[in-house]
Amino acid sequence: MDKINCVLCKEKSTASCILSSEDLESLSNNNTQVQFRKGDIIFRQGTLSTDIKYLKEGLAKIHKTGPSKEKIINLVKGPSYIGLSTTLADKINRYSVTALEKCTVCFISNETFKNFIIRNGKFAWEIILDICKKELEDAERFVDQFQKQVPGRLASTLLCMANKIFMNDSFELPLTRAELADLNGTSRESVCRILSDFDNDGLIQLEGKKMTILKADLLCEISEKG
DNA sequence: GCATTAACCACAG
DNA sequence: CTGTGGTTAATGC
Repeated sequence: MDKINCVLCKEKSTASCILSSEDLESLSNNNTQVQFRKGDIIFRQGTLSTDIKYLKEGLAKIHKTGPSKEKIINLVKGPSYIGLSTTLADKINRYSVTALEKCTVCFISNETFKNFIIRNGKFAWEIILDICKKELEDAERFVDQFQKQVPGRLASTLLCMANKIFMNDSFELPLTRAELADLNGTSRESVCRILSDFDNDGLIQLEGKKMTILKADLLCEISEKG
């Protein structure tokens, strides 16, 4: 729990970049930075939601316990706010967020954040944009989940990991097969089978969790055709 | 009918 | 935690 200086922060959100130096000073005074290890829960479904959370660095999963099992809603890579919706719209967290690797999270006092929104239209605008982008992405994934077949969904997540999360065609899978299943709305067994199909067909190279995408174009085709 | 897709179960590393 | 095989149910020629 270091005392932090938001003025010097290099991972500021687009919204925070708009803040005046006095506001950034006030942000520094109402902000606690916490480190999480891989596997640590950053906040948990069903518990009291307190502060605004900003994932400064690291990768985390947003997940929710449904009627029968766990569902991974999405992965978030810092820098990004996490859980704005559940923090602002309810007092009780509707979902959980768990660190998939070492994560640095800023806990910002709700009151401070609210003041920025109310007093600073440009700040508020950036936050709204952020929420809108997320909602759009959610809509896409929602439709895909219902209209694409499992190989298509899996191909999409692999491409997303390569292009948006790791910026590399070669990476370490941040999820177990069971988690990949929970993310894609399928079963662990189907994930195993489809991954080994992709591997056998030379689309990817997979050894344990070491993933290399060999034919991104074909994977892309699969993800689009569904 | 016959093929495909994918879930569920079981069992073995 | 993973990989496979068998089984079963739904859906589409």
